[in-house]
Amino acid sequence: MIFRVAVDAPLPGLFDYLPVASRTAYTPAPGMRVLVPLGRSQRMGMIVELAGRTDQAPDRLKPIDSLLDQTPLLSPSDLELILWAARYYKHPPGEALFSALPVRLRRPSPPLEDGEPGWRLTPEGRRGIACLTRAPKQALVARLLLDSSIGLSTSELRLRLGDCRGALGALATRGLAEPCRIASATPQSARAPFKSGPGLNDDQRHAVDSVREALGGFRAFLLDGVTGSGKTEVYIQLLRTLLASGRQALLLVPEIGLTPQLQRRLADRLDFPTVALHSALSAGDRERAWRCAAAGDAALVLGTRSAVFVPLPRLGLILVDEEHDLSFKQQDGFRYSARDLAVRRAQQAGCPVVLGSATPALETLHNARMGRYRRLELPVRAGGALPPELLTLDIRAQPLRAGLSPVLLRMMREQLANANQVLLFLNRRGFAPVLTCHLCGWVGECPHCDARLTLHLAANRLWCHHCGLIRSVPGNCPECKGSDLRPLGRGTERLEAELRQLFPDTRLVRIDRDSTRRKGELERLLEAARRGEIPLLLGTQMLAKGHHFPGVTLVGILDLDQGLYGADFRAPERMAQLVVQVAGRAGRAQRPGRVVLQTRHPDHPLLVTLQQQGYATFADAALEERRQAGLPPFSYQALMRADSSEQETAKQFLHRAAHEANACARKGVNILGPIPAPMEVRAGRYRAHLLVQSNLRPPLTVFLDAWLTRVRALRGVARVRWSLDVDPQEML
DNA sequence: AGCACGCCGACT
DNA sequence: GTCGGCGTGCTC
Repeated sequence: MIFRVAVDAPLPGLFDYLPVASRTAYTPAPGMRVLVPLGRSQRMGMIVELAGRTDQAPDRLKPIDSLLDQTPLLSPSDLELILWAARYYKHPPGEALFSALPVRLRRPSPPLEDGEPGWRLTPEGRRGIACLTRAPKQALVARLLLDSSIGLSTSELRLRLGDCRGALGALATRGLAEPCRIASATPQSARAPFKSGPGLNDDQRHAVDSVREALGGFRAFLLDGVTGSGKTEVYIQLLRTLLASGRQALLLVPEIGLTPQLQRRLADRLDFPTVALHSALSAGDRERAWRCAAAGDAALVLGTRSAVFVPLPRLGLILVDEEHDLSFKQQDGFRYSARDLAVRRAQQAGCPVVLGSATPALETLHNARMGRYRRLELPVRAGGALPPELLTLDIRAQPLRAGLSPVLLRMMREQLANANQVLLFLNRRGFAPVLTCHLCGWVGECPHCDARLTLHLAANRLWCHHCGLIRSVPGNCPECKGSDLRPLGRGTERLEAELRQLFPDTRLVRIDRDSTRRKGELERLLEAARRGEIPLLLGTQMLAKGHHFPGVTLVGILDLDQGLYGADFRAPERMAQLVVQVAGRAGRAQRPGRVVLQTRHPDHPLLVTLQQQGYATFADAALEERRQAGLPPFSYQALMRADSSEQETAKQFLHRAAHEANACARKGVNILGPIPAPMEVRAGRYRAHLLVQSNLRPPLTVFLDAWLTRVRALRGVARVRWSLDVDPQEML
């Protein structure tokens, strides 16, 4: 008997092993982890299949060292999905498998203890905490512990009292308290009284019915619903039907930031055990949630990208919310698209998958047009709210104050005077993107990147946003010693300062990565904004995601043009998605929002289309451009990236790779490059790209396998790091 | 990835 | 004469 093992190493194939030499209590089977000898060391591996024979010389085979699991962690269909993805994205199978496991299971950790870490009082502690009069914090902790017979978990203690590790340590030293395990609350149905939702409108009803009819077999749907049209309500109705039948569902969301509110909303409406699965969980919590799903105890898994691989033995429905979002594409290591894999998984599991968005990706719209996905539309906002009005504002030759044209300023004053809220977007944080010397023209540049240093005035630092370099702000020009250093351009920090001058009596809040660094700060600010307490809001993209501000009647997008002529052919698509998503944040029934787009290219055809006819028509036009240019989704791409600490090495490597590519190229496969990456030097590494494009998928896949074999065999490629990105989303 | 082998330059 | 640099090859 031979075991085919995927080893956790960057090796392209599987390895064959003999059975464990000594007797084992459990029978090794696919999906179980093992320790295997590899060369002179030992590695983690996972049994993928049993085989009767091997292609290796029999004397080369070594036995498995030890078996780490008593039962398979992954079922045959889980293995199949991950290995399929590994082949599709050209990633080593072992690394793919282990990156799909919760982090604790990637190494031979001791089995998870039941419950979570916590503290309880010792019998002595229960008798005498009166002696703690001179230690108020300890007394506080002890009193809280006295109230609970089994003790309290560390997380609970932190929640109630803040950081009390010091006090706990002191209590432990006195023998009054001791660490223990607290049985964790198993996922349970909402105990809150069951809330009923709003009634469905005809479109929602139609969407729900269409997917319901498809339950029990594979079918892909695009739920194309404008912001505020009640996509979540459709999800909830579908989940109620599906979960009531005893099956499990997977709901994928782009970011952890949005899970808590969605989780609360689902808990209010669904009487089924739900677990969340995302990177903000501790390793232990993650494994617990994962096992809970795999055991079939969780009916619903709400998770980010990596949750697409979580084992679900009774999977009956997959939902992907905000399917256009880039976060679904893993950008390093195993570069998979969770959205695309969700469709593949649904196909394999024989269940429906619903991709929801107000601004579907062009790829998804194309799939819908080709009949691969069925399109369900929710064209109207729930509650009769009017769609926001888009307005482009030509700012050429306009006198700008704080980057705001007179018209926009006037509109802002109007809305603020009427006690409405105004929201401004500037997708650039910091005070100014450049610091320059007015005398000699010196500009502050990053020594490790092809980039300017951003001035952060509050921190009095120059930052490189690409490699994290932090410099203090020089008092004089480093070149000419002149004392007239001036910030050039505008970031959110500067805009905030300028707005405070322009609107001295208006409360305003800035929301970006810098102003929300403190944990919970973002939630706090967003909640205050949502309640309408702050008339003037400004921020970066961060403001655009998932939050609705009903009191906002005017949205200004200040730097739209970046998106129109970006180097990336997807720039206009991203621009349009941002505009529409932002527009969706504003207004309610009585007070529709207006969205002002400041631009120096008011005649840009795609912008005009978006403004006058909306996202769907824009998407048609953009797709037509893609078709004519032979770009995705009308062709298929793979991007080879290489970087090196020396100037020419990465490019030279890609030249050789291109040579190999030409040697095994097939009809219809084009090799473009190598060309320097958009930012050639980043964090001290010289970067270059080689793009492979094909009009058909099958020849590309066949080509990539042959090509990679040759590239791996290239000699003299030391100091070069390279990777291949199948279906790249960003050319960075 | 890790690890060993092996072939060239600078030390005791 | 040996130590150790990293280019090369291999891992069932």
